[in-house]
Amino acid sequence: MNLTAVIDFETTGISPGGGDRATEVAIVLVEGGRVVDRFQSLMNAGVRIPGFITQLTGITNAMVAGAPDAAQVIGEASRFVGAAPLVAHNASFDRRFWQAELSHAGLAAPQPFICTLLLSRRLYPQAPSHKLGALVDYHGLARTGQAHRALADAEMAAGLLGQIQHDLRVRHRVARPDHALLMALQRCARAALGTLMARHADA
DNA sequence: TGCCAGGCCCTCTTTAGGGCCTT
Repeated sequence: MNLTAVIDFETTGISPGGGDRATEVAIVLVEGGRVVDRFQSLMNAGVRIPGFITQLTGITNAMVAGAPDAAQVIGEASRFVGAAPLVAHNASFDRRFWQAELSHAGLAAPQPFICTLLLSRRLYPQAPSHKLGALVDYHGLARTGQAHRALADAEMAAGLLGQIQHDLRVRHRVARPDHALLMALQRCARAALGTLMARHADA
């Protein structure tokens, strides 16, 4: 399997269209089920962090004030990712901030996104919750670092991605769960899931 | 002044509504 970049943002809120900005980004590069490199940085977008966000993430205004400029950080992050497909938990959220921060920096965002939340809903409908931490516990995966910090969440999402690929290989006999299959799975209605995986298992 | 996301999924549905998930 080729290089995959698992990404997580910490932000000032949930809506880049409403003025929210990223405060931290982390990217974990995965190849062949193994973490081969990491990128993490706080980023200063010049906006205040609401108190409840600081309570959630531990990221303070003082921490961000001393961080590099957001445009500089997102440019470095983009170069780090290159052409690798991006993976995130609830990717619609991280994709919006990825596109918004790159747009602020005058850069393009051509990478496709794969969503571990959508994949988990397809593959593990019996899981009690599909929050990232709950899925990590459900699969008995390692919790790395402080939850709601970008690198820790990116590492946990990378672990979840590895579990998904393992289950596709072992349970569904998909020899090579590549990006194209993952993209197809996350778009796939649950009723058609078995047919799709059987087709790839036979291939 | 009041409001403030967006994509996906499920159900009491499909010309809709509400919950989940991300910060």
